[in-house]
Amino acid sequence: MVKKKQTAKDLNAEEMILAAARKVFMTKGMAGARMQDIADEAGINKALLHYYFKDKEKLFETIFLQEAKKFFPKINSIFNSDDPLFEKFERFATEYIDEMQQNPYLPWFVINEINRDPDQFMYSIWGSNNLPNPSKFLAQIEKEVKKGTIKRISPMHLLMNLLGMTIFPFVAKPMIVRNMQIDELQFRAAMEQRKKEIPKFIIDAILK
Amino acid sequence: MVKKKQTAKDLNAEEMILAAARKVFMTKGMAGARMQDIADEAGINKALLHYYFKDKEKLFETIFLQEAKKFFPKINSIFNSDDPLFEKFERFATEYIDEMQQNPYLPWFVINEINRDPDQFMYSIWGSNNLPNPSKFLAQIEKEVKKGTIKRISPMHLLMNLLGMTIFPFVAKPMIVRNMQIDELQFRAAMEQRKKEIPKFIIDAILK
DNA sequence: ACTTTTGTTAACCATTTGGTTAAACTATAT
DNA sequence: ATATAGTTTAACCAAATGGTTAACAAAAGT
Repeated sequence: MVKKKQTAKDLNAEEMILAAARKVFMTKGMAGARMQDIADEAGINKALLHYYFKDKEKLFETIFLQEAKKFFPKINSIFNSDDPLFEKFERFATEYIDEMQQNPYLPWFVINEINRDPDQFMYSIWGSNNLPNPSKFLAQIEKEVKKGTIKRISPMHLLMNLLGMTIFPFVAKPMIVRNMQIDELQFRAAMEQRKKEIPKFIIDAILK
Repeated sequence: MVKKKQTAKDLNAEEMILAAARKVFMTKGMAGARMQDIADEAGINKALLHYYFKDKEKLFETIFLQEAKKFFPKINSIFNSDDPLFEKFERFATEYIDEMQQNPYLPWFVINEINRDPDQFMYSIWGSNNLPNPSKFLAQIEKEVKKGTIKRISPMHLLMNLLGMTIFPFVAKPMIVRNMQIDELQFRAAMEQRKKEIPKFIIDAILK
């Protein structure tokens, strides 16, 4: 009795709402998003939003969780793998740039809303367990330093460098695009290049 | 008759409004800021906001312009100077980190609002002249590459690396602080270290 | 067939929010 | 002292916005 039957033309309304909410929240943020905008975008009545999702807060949380799960767990799977250090640089750059190419607002959105209420989102949404955890990665750097294969560098700074070089261009995309006078296509191409540029740059910087 | 006389306790009301507006806008953004919050923060009546500044949009624009002018023109003065390339890396890191230490929300705020309406803010507020212009810096990199003093690297990627490593930790500060389990003081200390770490990292990466 | 459950809407409601008004207060000039 | 111009406030207003209601439509269960 919970089975769903849809008319041919319109797909599942709940999914259409989610897609619309995602689009609106991701571009305008929680505070800037209007429930009416989401309803319009989904092509349905505003009341239906509240039928499927209690209120704006709940709808937002659903979207945020959905998106944050794309953004963070990937860090763990890369950083905690058994891959050699240098491969991790490349995997991180490649996989994150791929994700952000499909979803350019993602880092802005996630950072933005964490900024709004750091404790709520970092802790209360995920359990404290599946938070991004770079400790194995940091230890691995330490080990390589001690082995003498790479120069002495603080693991934390190296991590910040990797994150910054990979993620920043997407966060600042509107600024960069205007300033460097490049178009959408050139931006995409530049980001593709960075999949190789970033690991190369890092390795050049730290290899003895 | 336009002279101002203030009672001892309260300073110029206009300035108090600006300070309050700055604080509220910088932490909540345009959409999240409430005029009442600003009035409360300034300790004055809401109507006074409209007495000094026509409306929310105008007040916001005043603040944004004020802040953006701290953020951008510095780029030009560094990038267009006659300093040698390696010094520019250090000057950029040092001066920007100093600015952001005093004003940690600045990059988030600026990027955020440019994101909201790229054309309005990047073009219509400044004339097209005093926009950040890294062309001399990019040419300088090109020249060093051709001289053979540094490795072959795309100037654009190098610039993005510098910007990302310098600015990103501040944009993502709430995330970083929670994730690396560091407190405010340790964050500050880490950023101080980065003034040297970043130029060192870059030079290690590109010096032949 | 008809009852019940689920999905959807138009109209409405309450609160929030940006903005206005008119009156009061303060300092200065005459 | 009194008029004047500039400053500040309490009270108010209209629009925007999140959310509710009641009626209706479509499916599913019997």
